[in-house]
Amino acid sequence: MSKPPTVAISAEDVPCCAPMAYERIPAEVSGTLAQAFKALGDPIRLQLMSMIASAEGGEICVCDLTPAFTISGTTVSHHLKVLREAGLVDAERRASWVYYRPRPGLMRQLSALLAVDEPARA
Amino acid sequence: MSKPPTVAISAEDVPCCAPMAYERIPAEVSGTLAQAFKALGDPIRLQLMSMIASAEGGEICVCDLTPAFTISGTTVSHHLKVLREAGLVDAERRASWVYYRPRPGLMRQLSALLAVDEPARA
DNA sequence: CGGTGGTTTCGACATGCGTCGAGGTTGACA
DNA sequence: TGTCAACCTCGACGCATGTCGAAACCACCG
Repeated sequence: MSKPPTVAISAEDVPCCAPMAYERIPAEVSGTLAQAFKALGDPIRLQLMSMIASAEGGEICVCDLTPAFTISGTTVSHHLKVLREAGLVDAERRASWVYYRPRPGLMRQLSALLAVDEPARA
Repeated sequence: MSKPPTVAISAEDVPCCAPMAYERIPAEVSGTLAQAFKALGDPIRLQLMSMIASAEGGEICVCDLTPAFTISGTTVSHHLKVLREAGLVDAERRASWVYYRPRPGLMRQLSALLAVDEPARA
């Protein structure tokens, strides 16, 4: 039991931040970064992530997420777990409800990684 | 047969660009965007993408990509196809060699999508 | 014209992943 | 304490995906 139950990686552990247009991504961190991109690589997870990231008050209840989709609550829970283990969101139980909150650290790193020079518009 | 064979999407067709922290991603475009993220959601593809994006001269030969990995050339070709169909890279054959080039448009959109406010550091 | 090297496609296989139903856990409330 | 609602875990089911070898394709060069 050398690892906590749910939180797999902390966003701050990713030792890579330079835009990939400038610097090649080292093989050692490509796995961790790819896990985050893969977590966003599903239409439902991407919508979940955007609902969490744009939530008023910085957090949103699972009970507000589930009815936005036609899939079962079980599957929503599974997708949220993927986002959680990728380090993109954080969950907290309060009373009977579970609230999800974005983790801006990793999002910023991914955004920086994809950054490109200003278009050399003629 | 309403879709062309190989080129799935053109980056400019993605009608979404506002940061997901501000605006929820519409369900209609989540599939296209998720396809791009999914393409980056593999360690090898992420390294391939970074090698292409950071290539000197703006392009790189497949013959320079393949020896950087231990997997077969067949598999490298497959991964490049995924990046191509996601709209992240472009390929051009010149003489006997094929050169890959990044497509900054979609990369910029993905980066903008993940953009977050400056950290409210105390 | 045939051969050679670079690249992609094809067909096959094992693994991974999205989905669900059933059941478990947690907390609220009477 | 019993019940109920919200959420998660477990186990299972197909489909998608990463991987490879063989073969096809393309461009150059004897």
